[in-house]
Amino acid sequence: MLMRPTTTATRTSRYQFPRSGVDVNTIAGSMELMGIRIPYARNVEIFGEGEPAEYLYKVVSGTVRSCKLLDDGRRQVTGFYMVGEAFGLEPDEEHHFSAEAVNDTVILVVKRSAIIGLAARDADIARQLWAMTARELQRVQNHMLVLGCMGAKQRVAAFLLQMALRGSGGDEIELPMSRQDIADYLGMTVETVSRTMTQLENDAAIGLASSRRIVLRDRTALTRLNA
Amino acid sequence: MLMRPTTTATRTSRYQFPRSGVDVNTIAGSMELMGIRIPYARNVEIFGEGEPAEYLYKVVSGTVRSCKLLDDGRRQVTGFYMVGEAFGLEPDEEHHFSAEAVNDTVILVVKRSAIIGLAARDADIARQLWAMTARELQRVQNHMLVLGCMGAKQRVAAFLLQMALRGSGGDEIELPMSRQDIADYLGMTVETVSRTMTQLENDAAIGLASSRRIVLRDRTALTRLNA
DNA sequence: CGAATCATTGAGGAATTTCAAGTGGTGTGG
DNA sequence: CCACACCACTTGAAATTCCTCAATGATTCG
Repeated sequence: MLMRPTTTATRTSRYQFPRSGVDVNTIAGSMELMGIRIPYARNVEIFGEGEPAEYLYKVVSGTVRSCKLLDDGRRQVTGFYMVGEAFGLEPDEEHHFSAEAVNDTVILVVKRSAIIGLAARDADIARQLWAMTARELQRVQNHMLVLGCMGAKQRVAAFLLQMALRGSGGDEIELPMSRQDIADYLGMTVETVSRTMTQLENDAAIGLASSRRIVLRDRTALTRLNA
Repeated sequence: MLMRPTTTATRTSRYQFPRSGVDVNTIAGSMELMGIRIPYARNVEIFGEGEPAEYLYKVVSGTVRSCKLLDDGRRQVTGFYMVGEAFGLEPDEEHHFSAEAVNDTVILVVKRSAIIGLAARDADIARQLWAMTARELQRVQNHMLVLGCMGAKQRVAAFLLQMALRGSGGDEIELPMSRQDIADYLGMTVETVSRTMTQLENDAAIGLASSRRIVLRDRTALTRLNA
């Protein structure tokens, strides 16, 4: 499973937007009170690997990918973050992966120190931070199973099922990311992703309305692949 | 990168051993005070996926592997835990992977509720728990890079370098795990692991004193592979 | 010492990558 | 509004890597 390097993301400065507050019981809620909204254009880097981790981020609209890069340019997308999901939280002072806007995106940004400060006084907040990281760990561990054990068809099927869950939940999926993003997430090449998609379509497991609009026609078949 | 199923672990009952206390400032330290030592024989399951997570574990001697299983028997080893390392801590009440003794092992076991109780009162303990999980997350994210981007030679090289770091630090490595364990960790077959090892030996990058005793002869070459 | 497990090696085949070309859509400037 | 340029996606054919199956060696353990 080797593949060609992927070109990297642009880097720009940050805007500042008005806030709008709600809900205070959870971190996710209290974030609204403390954070500011910042728009990022497609493919712009939100933070880079090795940079100081000063903020916690939450997707307001759009989609974000987190990546790790190999020196020769090969890329592993470690995850996608969709509306409502948080990312970039670190207990130590440094980011261990980079984050980029998959498409035009608005991110809610909160000072890390504020969160940490809360956690120092409120054991429940502390626990939520921990739980957040733990959920992320689970997600990534599950993905190891995909990367370590599955063939191309299984990988794509698993990916589509996962995306369906995170989207409306129905059988129509609108993919925000490119084939290259998917490929780098699944540890394969664009070409193989593409071929596998058409193959699934021929199997009548999915329908391809357009390259980014996918319909799950036979969930059972898709699920069975993962067996 | 598909492969044959791997046979699973035995399951036995648990012993109880006398304790010996030390050091109270860190969790790792205070664990000694609260925990009991339990020996596990080679290939015995310490806990299973889906079981209630009642304890936190720390390796006193021996080595542990954590795994996830696919229904058809394929296995992904998600990590190895060596002397001094902790595992099995979960913020929620359930284990999301299983753990097995790679060889005869002694594990220090501490009640989860005790730890959580401490954390509720001491923000610093809470933070250590979080940091523990976060370090694990980092480790796993790095491994995604291996599984997603690297070829066989790179994977094995990366693995050996990592093992050298965790061992004495010198150039001699004593591998506690089988080729099958390594294969399932690296997402390849035993045969390919074996072949790759001999290939690295022919490249004069490593020496194979025995199948489990490996000498790093050319660290530069091994590192360069990862470039 | 023999049985069993673990590790290595070989040969052939399957899956995926690579390289190359072609298609389709989208935005921009004329 | 069209033409062109650009980018994302698809498809084909050849090459490669890794897996599978099978046999042989080595090591461990009773």
